[in-house]
Amino acid sequence: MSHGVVQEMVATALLGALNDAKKKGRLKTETWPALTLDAPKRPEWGELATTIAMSLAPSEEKNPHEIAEIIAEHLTETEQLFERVEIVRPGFLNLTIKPTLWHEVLREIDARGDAYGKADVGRGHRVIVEYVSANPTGPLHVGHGRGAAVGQAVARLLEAVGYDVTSEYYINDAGRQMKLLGASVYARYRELCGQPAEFPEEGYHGAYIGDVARRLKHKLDDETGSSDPAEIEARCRALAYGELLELIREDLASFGIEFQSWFSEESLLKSGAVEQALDDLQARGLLFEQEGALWFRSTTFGDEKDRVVKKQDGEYTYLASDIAYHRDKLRRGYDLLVDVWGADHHGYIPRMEAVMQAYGHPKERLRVVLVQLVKLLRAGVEVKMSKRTGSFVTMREVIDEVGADAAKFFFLMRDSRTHLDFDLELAKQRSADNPVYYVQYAHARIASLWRTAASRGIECPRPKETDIAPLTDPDELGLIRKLSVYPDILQTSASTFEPHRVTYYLQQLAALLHTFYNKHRILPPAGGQEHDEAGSAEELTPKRTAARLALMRGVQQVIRNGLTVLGISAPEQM
RNA sequence: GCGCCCGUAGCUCAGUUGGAUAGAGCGCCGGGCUUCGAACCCGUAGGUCGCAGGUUCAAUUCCUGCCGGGCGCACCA
Repeated sequence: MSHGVVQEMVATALLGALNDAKKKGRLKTETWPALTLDAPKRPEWGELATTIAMSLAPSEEKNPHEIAEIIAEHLTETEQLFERVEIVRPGFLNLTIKPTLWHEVLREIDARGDAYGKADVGRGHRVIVEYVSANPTGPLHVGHGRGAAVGQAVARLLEAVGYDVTSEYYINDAGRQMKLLGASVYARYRELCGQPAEFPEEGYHGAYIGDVARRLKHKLDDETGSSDPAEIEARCRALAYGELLELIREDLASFGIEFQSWFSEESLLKSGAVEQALDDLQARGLLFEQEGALWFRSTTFGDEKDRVVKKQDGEYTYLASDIAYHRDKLRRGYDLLVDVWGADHHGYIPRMEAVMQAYGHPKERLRVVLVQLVKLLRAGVEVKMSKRTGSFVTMREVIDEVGADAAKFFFLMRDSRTHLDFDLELAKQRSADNPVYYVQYAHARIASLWRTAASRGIECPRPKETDIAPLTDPDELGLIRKLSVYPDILQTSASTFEPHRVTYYLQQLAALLHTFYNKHRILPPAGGQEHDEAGSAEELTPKRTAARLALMRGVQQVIRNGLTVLGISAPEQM
């Protein structure tokens, strides 16, 4: 399914031809298969191609070539739409479009502006995208950075195609991790006070723990409060939690990411939501007791084994609060729940899908986007990280070193399910090797065109006020064709939850722009001297300049729209 | 052992949900700025798409089985 203006007009014409042919008894298929229009790989195959004749072959009981001929015969609007209609080998229908029709793309971009490419397939359905959701037990690291970039991009993509999107951070502020955090800070605190301290076995070793302890000591020194160890440890935990959550917020903010909602796990426990969620499952006959523990019968819905929700010691498992959390999201009325997880959690998918079904929803209502690990390199050499010793590279360090735009672009360059090599040296290079600058440069280059034009008193009218008929050069039409496909890219990217498609597209578009820019002149040379030299120097009339400026406006708009959806800035100059 | 993900140029990866002679960047080699931004462009080389079957008019794409790598299989989170 295509969504460009031109593609839609062509699809309509083709559909008309099919129906017309059927009316005349030349075709007999009951319902037409999906009509796809692709950009062929080779220029001699036209500009748009459809394989419809081939997919009709079985139901028509004819050979595809013959079917293609029938379709072509019934294509009544040939004169207005097509330069050429060709049938090739098995049954490809290769179409070459009239340049004037392609010009509609520029008018469409101009008319829609920042909204060009957006759609309404979501029809206002509500979706909640939950991402990052790191424990507030330390600063965010690179892996979280990738999750953040992917989550934000997915949220924006869904928004762009018409969903009503809420982004949420789930704070794991209950349970063992928090206790360990408190105990770790407490141990450091005692050390500072010169008291014997036992550092918890699996405690947090990062230097930030000591920092929190130091600040707590300052605070406590000014007070004459209780010296009860349990109380002090509790304060350690509370202070550490507060500071670390704030740190996470700040880090995300400087990465250009803000959540509409922060949801606390502990609030679920305190409000009794966890109990209610389990009661609800109990009422549905999906809980049972065994060996002193309470189990969720997730195998009913295809999970490979049943899962404990309440342990022998009476504590809830992590799954219990996750059940309550997802139930809460459903009760808040979201039609679609998107969870962005580290790929190492993929084993959780079946049990969460079971939760969906347990509450009477199709499992498709939950969509998990997996994000693989980032392998950090510096000039080709791996930067080793170890969580145990606390020697990992933080997201903050990466942003400070390479910048938020570059970091995001790299995080979004590859399918999120695959391992990512992230070379810090490459990411901060301001060179051709760096794809971020490559794309941004294309945008800035066009911006500088406006500045130059203004300084020379050349007008840059809107495409709708411009005669863009002079755009007939293959390079010009190639650029427009690329622009025409952006709505499709956006929609496929959104429906597959794969932002890297947009990143990749932008690189291709930028490449076409740079090639064009290098090969063709847009503004007349400065000083207005007669244009030069031998050969095929094309004549640069004011009309042509105006038409090309209109084209440039379209390219710039689409680059900006694409970067925006990825959460990356589109600079006017660099 | 079971499950999920990945295997495409020397390296890092795309591949439009099954289409035509499989693409890009990096790297190597060689070219291009007195004119709109050279953070750019142009050219050459590089492939049994992990292997073997199957479905199909058509398979890198779907199915099965192997091989190789990663991850997961807790009354941890």
